[in-house]
Amino acid sequence: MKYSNATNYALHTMVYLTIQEGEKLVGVQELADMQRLSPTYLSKILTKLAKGGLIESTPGAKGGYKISRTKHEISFLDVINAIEGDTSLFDCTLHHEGCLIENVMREAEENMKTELKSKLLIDIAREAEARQFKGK
Amino acid sequence: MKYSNATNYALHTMVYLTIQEGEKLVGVQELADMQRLSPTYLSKILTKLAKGGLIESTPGAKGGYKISRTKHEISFLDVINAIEGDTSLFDCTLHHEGCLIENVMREAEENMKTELKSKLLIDIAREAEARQFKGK
DNA sequence: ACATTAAAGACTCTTAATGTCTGTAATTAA
DNA sequence: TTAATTACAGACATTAAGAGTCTTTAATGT
Repeated sequence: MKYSNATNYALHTMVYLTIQEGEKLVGVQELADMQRLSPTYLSKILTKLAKGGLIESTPGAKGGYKISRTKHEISFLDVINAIEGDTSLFDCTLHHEGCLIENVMREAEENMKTELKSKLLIDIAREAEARQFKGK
Repeated sequence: MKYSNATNYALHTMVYLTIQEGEKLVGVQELADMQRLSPTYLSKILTKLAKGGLIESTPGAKGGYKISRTKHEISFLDVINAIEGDTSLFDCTLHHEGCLIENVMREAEENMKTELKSKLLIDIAREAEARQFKGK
């Protein structure tokens, strides 16, 4: 049970795009180079983010991607859901109603998700920028 | 990203064993029937629980399994760790030091684990027993 | 010795993830 | 209009892990 590499790449991409100035479009090549990935593979992941409404894409010459400005305050959970879907980590194999074990497992999962929902990309982007200035 | 079926079976087995009286040994056949599994497959899972110190096994005629009495207050997290291991759900694919994304993901994961550690099998066993009496 | 139990190991099958490659669609510039 | 550059979609191959079956070995009581 691990987060997929695709989720990993998506999160790094989203933070990078959040840091970009205003309406600047970033092409898949730049995003792929940043993480040493192939552009075609990353492109698949980016398409999911676009379908999830987290980024906006512009095809054609001078095209690229930018963070969605209609979607305010993107959280970590938003990104994870766009890539991995929103299914529960645990479903009782016995399928009995009101399984007490399932209740516990779901409650714990909710705790994690609540934390993920409270953490915004913009917060991380600001912190990353602050770190950059510190290093100089 | 989902908990394995094996974790599911293990949790149900552990609750069932917790409910049992005192030193009673329960054979793999009974445990497998309870969940409509093959005994040989469940046996593999039970071996992991035994290796993790959560249950004690007695081989041979009249053998079987029982909850470990040297391990006090078994939690949900104990069972999960015995079956799935104790590795993190998220490791940064870029391997850079102090990855801010990784920090967030790990923190959220810790929230879930803290909840799982606070929930004891004995608590669920008591509740399951209380439900049984209510139904009669 | 025999029967009953747990444990170990070999094996098969399925599925999802990972990633590559190719072709199509959309846009800009010449 | 054509060519170049971009995003998008689909087909494909590989691999690893999980799920589960089957057989054999080891341990115990009668």
